[in-house]
Amino acid sequence: MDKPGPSKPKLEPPDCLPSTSKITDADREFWDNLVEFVSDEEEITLDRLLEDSDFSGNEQDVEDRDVELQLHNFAAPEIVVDSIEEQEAPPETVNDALSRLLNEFKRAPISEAEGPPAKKASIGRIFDEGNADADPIRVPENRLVRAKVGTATEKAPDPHDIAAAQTFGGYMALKKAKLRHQVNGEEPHDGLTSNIFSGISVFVNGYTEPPALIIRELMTVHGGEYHCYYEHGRTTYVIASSLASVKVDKLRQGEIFIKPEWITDSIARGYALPHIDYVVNEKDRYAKGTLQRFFAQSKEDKEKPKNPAPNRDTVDARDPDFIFQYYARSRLHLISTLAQDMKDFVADLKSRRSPESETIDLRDLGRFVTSERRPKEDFIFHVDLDCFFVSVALRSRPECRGKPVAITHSKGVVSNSMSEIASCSYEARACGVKNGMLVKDALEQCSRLVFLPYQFEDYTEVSKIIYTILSRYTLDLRAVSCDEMYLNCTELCRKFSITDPKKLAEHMRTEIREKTGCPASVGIGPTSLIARLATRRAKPDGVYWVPKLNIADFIAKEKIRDIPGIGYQSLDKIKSFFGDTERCSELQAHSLETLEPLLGKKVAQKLYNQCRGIEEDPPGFWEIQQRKSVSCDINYGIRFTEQKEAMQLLSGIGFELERKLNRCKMLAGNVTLKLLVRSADAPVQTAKFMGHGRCDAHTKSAVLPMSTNNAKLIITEIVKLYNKIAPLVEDLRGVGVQCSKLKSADRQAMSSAVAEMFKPTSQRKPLQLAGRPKKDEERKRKRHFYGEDGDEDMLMRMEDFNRPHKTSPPLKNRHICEHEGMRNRLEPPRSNQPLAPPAWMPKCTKDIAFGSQSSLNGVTDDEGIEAEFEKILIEEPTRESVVLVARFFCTTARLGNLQSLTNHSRTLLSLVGHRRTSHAAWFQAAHLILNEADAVCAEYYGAPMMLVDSLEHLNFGRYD
DNA sequence: ATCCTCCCCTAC
DNA sequence: TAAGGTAGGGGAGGAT
Ligand SMILES: Nc1ccn([C@H]2C[C@H](O)[C@@H](COP(=O)(O)OP(=O)(O)OP(=O)(O)O)O2)c(=O)n1
Ligand SMILES: [Mg+2]
Repeated sequence: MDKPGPSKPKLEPPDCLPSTSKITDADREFWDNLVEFVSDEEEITLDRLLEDSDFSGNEQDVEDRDVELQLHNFAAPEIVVDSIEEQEAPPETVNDALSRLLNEFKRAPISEAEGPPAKKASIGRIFDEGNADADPIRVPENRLVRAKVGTATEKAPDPHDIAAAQTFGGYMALKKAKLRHQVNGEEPHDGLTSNIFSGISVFVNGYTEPPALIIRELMTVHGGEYHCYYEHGRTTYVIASSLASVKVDKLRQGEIFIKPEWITDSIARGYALPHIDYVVNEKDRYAKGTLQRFFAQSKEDKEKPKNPAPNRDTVDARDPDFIFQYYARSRLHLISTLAQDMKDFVADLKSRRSPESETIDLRDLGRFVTSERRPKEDFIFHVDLDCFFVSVALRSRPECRGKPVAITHSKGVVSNSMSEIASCSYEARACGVKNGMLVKDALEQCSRLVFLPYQFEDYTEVSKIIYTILSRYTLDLRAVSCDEMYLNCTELCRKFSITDPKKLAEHMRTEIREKTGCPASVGIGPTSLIARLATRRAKPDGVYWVPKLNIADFIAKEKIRDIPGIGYQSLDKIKSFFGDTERCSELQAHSLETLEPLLGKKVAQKLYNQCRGIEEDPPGFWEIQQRKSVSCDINYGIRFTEQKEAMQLLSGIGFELERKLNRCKMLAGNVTLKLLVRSADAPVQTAKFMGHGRCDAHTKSAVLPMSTNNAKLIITEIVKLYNKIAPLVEDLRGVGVQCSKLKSADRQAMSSAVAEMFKPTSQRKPLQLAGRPKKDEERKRKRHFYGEDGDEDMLMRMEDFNRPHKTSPPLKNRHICEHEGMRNRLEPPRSNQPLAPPAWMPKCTKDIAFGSQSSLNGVTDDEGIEAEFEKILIEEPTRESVVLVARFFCTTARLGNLQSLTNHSRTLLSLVGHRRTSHAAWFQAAHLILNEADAVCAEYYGAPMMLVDSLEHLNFGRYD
């Protein structure tokens, strides 16, 4: 077991946690509808809103319906199912326009370097700490007792709400009813042992253990239903022990096959478990656990027939499954993804909705004020859901309210679990339990701790709802995370003459509570710093306002550790230098000069201001922020024995990055690879199952040959970096890749940046590959997971991911790119083409095998290559020499040396342009070759580079 | 000076 | 068993 390095705890006792999820089409639809429904509430501004948002109430087309069905199955059993059903009744106008726009907003100028300088000789070290132990700060303490502006008290008996309730679309009304129902809980009916399967129905497929008879009994007795036949859209799950008679990929969309253990385990646990870990799939033939399955499988990977074809050095077994399986269970991935999605959502609204069109009517909150004598004071709101994950869980488990509860993967059976707690209730916090703690540590603090499972889909839904709700108050909104945001309500309050911002906060809280069933707390202050600190006092379920005048008193009592930006390490430095220091007041005694060497210039200056409460929000705080990087990290479950497996992972990461880059319409100019490698003295067996343990971090970065969003290009680059670091595969514990120096990919039709270097000289659309075939069942299913709204190309790619990967040779059949319009005066008129192909014509483009490096007759330097060209071109072309030159260009293209490719193309065309420098037949051969190379570009980078065309203006041509 | 690479830290 | 992601701010020290 690797114990926390006895050395200084380098690692912050993790605070962090993620989960999964992406916004799928289905989700977007849902969201769109939601926005619409919410808008319905305010009739006054509905029209405006519709206009602003381009809500046109389109007809839902067939595909939309499909998508909706998916949501049906994807989303949380109870709530969403109901809401969707309800949704189908009303006019349910779905607008793909918004959907599409939702994606578009994400592009914008970018970039500019960001990394700071200098390399260190040493490598970073990742310590494998216990977990939360070290962080004593975030203790919830008795904040419970803190003053709060009572929630229930000044409710909002406004006629406003009542009216709203009346006019509200069926969706929300239904949801509310449902929530109430859940919150109140249901008593089991007569004859029922429990109702844990309420609303769930199963159909048993084939022989199972326990047998169908028993399953029927179990389901019935526990409040569920047993279906003798599978009813599409009605039966929740199909229970099956094996796949003997089931072809997994033949499953109709929405059918979920799970193992019978799900029933027995759920009964044992006392509630319906998430089905994810019980899904029956292909791999169940091999092993048991999911991760083990992956590894077992990769070891004996025979199912991916290596197609040793042409491009040998591309990894062909890119099993996306590992990454997806992992993401599907990673809370940290989920919250990261959600945070990004929320930012995107807000950015989209800001970019399309005019600022002066507020969408909510708060006149009832305001006052008739005779004179505006109140000093101008800003009202920054910080809204944060109380123990988010727990609150979601408690909606359907009212019996757990008031108990110490924690959300974790651990089923709580063992007392030494290394599983992390994502979120814990305030009762648990009272015992010293903290978010991010290990279960085993938490149990030491609180032995009666109750463990509940994750509900990823519900977090996603609640998150969207709160953003939808609050964005109607104001668009001066800054998304922080899935459950947290800042709102600048200064204008809003002025507009409605609201003098007591707490009233507004209560209004928000009430709306959130009603529509999500989750309590939110609000901190208010003149700056985001104060608002945020105020939230801690507001929690749980309260409001706390720090007027400008009270800042000094307020901040003095705040803990240093609670200052945003000051974490475990910084506090440690402060404490070790000043002695025990806890409150801001103590810190105020120290000069900026003392702080600086300790924390660095920026942090010191900031903290200096913060601990005095005088730190202002940075300019641009309320503006749309440009993304600066896109990354993908996997530091869990990595245990390889062969290099090939590492390559597979790099490949999977490459494709994931491509997906993400496409999603935000960005191109990367730089990639950074970070490997976690077991520290020399760390045990091979980690404390946490499949965890990374104590590691050294190795980082290397590279400038891409050109900005790209292309997986293959990224992969070739990170493979190179990997080989530079060259870790022992057995010791590899984590892999992360970050793309930086981002640029907008806004070259409309262009799915890749290939064309960025060239202003296309013709208006012909260069991209042939982007728009491809149509979707089939399988693809729709995928869409669910990859959530690439309408990005067909992406979906295709992800499918490729699954296949054995045909190593589709770029050159295959491509034979002289017949792009119409590719001809120009450079190309000999067709009529002049010899009837029979010239002798030098390679029989088949396959003959042009790829080389592993771009060399010509062994020469690799530019001058040398030019010299080779001259020698070769002066002779009459032969099949051999043509293949030789073609191989050089195609390899260069494939390796991504695109700049070099362009230069050499130029040289080639220049040489074949004159009798003096080349044999006449090379003119045609050269164009053939460049078209071939262009095909490679198209294949690899999504668009041809127009190697011939782009040089057109140079006026090359054979005039002799 | 300013940029770049390889870090470290923080936050959810 | 367990699912330790991801983005941004910032700094040291070498390269330019
Ligand atoms: N180490 C962490 C911290 C947070 N989260 C997830 C679960 C939390 O519910 C959610 C929101 O984080 P918060 O910091 O807002 O914490 P909570 O909402 O749980 O509690 P509160 O905001 O009331 O302090 O993020 C996580 O998975 N792991
Ligand atoms: Mg919270």
